[in-house]
Amino acid sequence: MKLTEGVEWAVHCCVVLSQAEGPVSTTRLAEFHGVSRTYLAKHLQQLSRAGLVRSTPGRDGGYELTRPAAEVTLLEIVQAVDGAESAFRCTEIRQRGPLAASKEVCRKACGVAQAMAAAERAWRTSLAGVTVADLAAGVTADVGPATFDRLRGWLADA
Amino acid sequence: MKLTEGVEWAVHCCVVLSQAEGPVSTTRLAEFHGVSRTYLAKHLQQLSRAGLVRSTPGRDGGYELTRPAAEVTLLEIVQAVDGAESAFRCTEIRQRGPLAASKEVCRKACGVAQAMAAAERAWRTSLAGVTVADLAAGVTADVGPATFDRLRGWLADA
DNA sequence: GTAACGTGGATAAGTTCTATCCGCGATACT
DNA sequence: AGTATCGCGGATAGAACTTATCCACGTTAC
Ligand code: SF4
Ligand code: SF4
Repeated sequence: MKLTEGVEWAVHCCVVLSQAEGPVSTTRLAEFHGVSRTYLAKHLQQLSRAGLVRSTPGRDGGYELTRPAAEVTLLEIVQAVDGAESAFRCTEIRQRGPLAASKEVCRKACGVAQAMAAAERAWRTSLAGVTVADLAAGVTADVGPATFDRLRGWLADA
Repeated sequence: MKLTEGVEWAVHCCVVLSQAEGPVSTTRLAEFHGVSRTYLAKHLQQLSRAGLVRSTPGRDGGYELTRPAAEVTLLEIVQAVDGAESAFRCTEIRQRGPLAASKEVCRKACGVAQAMAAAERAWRTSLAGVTVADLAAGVTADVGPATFDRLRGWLADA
């Protein structure tokens, strides 16, 4: 069970975007986080395709959130970057071997698949309960409101 | 987010072991499920190391559950095979870039890590609520009690 | 016209997953 | 004793995925 590293990058980007006043470019976001510019671009494009951010092409372009930060959930970010497929994928091994179950019986999901799906639902529900606004508030609580002021100042610099 | 295929194999093996009367060998388990014998052995060894199954070496040896099926949870099997590491691993990117946070501040987990950890706890709690006995009962309910009778018969065959 | 920007495709390197093989010690039957 | 069957661990390929880079293209502001 592993999430890709891009998830972390994307979450940080969304928090930064929630504090920015205008569009922020890939270059700037990568510079700010100290990560690969070209690779981060791929993940931002995934956020864009998922409709979480809006992109402005051309000079002075960049990304901005399409919705208020309080309406963007952690779950959406995770699924945009890491995909929405379930962690457990049935390979139907019950249809193999000498005592294989018939295809008729395998019409519906077995108990194992159901239990796994229920666990993943619990995971998603938990992630869906956290918004970018919550995360930003957490940062303010942890390191004080001056942090985002410095961030906005840095973003305003040419 | 993906679980390894070995998880599914291991779960099936545990259910089979819960219905068997004596030790069942790797060869027999692999034969029954129609999967690679040598690779399945690796996963059974993981279950053994985790203490979920006991192994008897030598001829007529094999594996059997160390505990009643009602006391073996799905979570234990998943963690034995797939590891207990959390899906989200912090790479501390907040300590990078021009406005890097100080190490002092990063002593404790940030809001993102906490939210991810909470979601994974929910996932684990859900998995911990399902036992091998539950899964076996599910099979009986789905395909009838005759299935396990045939299984025991097949296992008894030389 | 030029420089900065997002987009998508192609590509390479690194890592993990899947699978196989071998030698070792243990056990049971002959 | 000898042999066949078994679990255990290490070494080792091959496949699949993740991470990262690069380039050609259309768009926008100065
Ligand atoms: S019985 Fe369940 S775990 Fe096994 S192959 Fe079918 S869906 Fe997957
Ligand atoms: S701020 Fe949170 S998500 Fe970012 S590096 Fe630190 S722990 Fe990870």
